[in-house]
Amino acid sequence: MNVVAPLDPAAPLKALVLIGGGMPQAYWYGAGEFAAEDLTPGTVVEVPLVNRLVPGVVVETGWPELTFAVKPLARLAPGSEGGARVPASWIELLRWISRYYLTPLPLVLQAALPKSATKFLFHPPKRKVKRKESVLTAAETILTPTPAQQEAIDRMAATLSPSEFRTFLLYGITGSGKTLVYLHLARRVLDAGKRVLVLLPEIALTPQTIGRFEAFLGRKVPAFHSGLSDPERRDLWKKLFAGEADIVVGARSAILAPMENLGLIVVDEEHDGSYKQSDPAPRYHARDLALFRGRQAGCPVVLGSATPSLESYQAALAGKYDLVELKERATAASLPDVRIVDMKEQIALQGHQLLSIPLRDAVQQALDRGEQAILFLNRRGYSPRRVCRDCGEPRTCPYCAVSLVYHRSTGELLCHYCGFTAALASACEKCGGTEFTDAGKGVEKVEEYLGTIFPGVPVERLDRDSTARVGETEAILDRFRRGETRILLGTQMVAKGHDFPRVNVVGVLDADAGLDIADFRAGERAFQLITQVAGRAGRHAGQGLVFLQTFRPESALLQYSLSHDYAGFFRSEIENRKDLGYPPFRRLLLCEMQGPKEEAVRAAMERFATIVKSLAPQAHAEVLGPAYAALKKIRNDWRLHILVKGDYPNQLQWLAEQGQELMQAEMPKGVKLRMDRDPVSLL
DNA sequence: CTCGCTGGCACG
DNA sequence: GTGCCAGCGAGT
Repeated sequence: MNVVAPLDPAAPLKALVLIGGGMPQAYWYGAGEFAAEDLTPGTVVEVPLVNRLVPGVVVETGWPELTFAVKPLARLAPGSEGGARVPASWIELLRWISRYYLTPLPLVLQAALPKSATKFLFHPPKRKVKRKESVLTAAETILTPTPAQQEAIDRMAATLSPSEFRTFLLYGITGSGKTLVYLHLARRVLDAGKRVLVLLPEIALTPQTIGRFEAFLGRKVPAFHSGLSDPERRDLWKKLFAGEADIVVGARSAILAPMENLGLIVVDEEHDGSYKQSDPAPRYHARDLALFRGRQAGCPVVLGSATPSLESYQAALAGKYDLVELKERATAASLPDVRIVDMKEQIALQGHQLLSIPLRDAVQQALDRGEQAILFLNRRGYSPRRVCRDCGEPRTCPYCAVSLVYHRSTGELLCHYCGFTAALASACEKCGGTEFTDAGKGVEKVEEYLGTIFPGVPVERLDRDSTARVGETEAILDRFRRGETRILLGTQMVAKGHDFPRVNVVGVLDADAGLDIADFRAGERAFQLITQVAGRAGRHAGQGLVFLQTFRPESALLQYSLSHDYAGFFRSEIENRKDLGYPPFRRLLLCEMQGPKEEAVRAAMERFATIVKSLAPQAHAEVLGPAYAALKKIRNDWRLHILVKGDYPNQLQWLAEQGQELMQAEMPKGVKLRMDRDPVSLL
């Protein structure tokens, strides 16, 4: 901002105004006849832009001495004279996101607001005082907490009135009933006249959780996610700006909802990487924003997980968060018996590595007992690679540096990054060969195999491909819940949060998946995923039994999974992070150059790296790279990275802003700079 | 040489 | 977003 030191102590009042549409930044206007108290962050105004009047929202006022002339703003927006305004705390949130995540404010606004809500922002409805309670089937569900749940509720409820900012890490094993704890806390907050925000990692889980909230509270609870229809969304935003919604349940972007008077924020499955938006900007982390909002509103924030992120657990051990534990399953069921299957032996026995004999037998026994089974393989398609028999070259995407995946359901080779498809019969690009071998296994191949060993048994596949149609995810889950499907086979979609009473046997078909990924979080993610899937087993009647198929039976990570030893896993992984200077010990800033011309991208990245390295000592930061990204070309864009590690958020921010500014003049055409603070993945 | 289209940039 | 100017190709 071109703000210089005020020369004139009596400089006229000015207002920084955020304008709708595609403006790249906020603009300063003179206050005209308005006094400072009539013009505060959140006031809705109309301002002259070139030759017309456009609506805008004041985000800051002050008496800055500027290097350019300002026009006076025209007037309060028509209709807002009655005092209708945008919540100032919401403006503060958006501005913090803009600064922290290095994103122009209008882009943050765009992320926070669906297009159809713009008119409520600039023409907010007059605030109504009345609040009507639409009473649902007042099903006063009997949801009595267990003693352990009650203790957790009581501990956290102590900060509800008077409301106090405090972060709780609710560390509860799978099946310990964390949702019930949320329900009871939420009801107390609502009864006290305050508002509640609940975040869930997946849209797929919202209907189920919302159902539980509605049944418990006996009224409708609005969902907040990208799957809403236009009228639903318009209605919700209208309510939000009018301050009429007192509870919202939703996925990542729900943390951007304009809600005042918050009394509780819940982030369920707080470890889940989908809380981090990676593209487009702003690349925010909803869990971290939840803490900002909790501090801002002075209310407790509850982070729940059976496998907390290393960041959160470390903060709890350090006393920054209050650790609340649920160590028992709510149903008196015990944790599943986890067994490791050495696939080297299985290959010798069976000649393939799809389903091991112990797992196959356990599934058969489960079916004989009238139960169901879940099989987990985090790989879409039939085979992840198709290799030329003449030259051994895998078929690759012409636009991305990755193998094409053979999808038998469509009969095509598909790129999972750009959507490119090639005909199955097309020849090898390298040698023209037409004979191929399918290498590796995907869920489609396992599905086919299940058909041969369990003939006549209804199997369904749950992955991105089988759920392309809207509502299909719910339909597949419903059929499984009703028992129409006996075996559910899927990617990580089967791992999350579901509660199926008749599942005791769970198979992790490739427990090694993800371990070799060149990412400091790979181990953490693998452990979390295995624990979450394993947690689907034996939640009600019967003993759960989980098989981990692996080629590295001695792996420490699997040993921790075997003994349900989160603490042990944490201790070993945290040492690693400390030695290598990764979070939670140091903060990360990932900078990426991308563009279609490899040489231009390399040159730009090298120049940028030089700039950043020259700034690094002043910011007490360390720069790694430049290097090609693990996925060095995606959608025809070459990608190079540097990774900046620092100890102080403000200094990292300074470095990022300075680096960006110094680089601006030297950016070659067709090359883009992308910066990601606190990246969740370095790929 | 002029008209008119288009792409890039600025708008306070 | 819209308006404005520069740059360029086609037409007279």
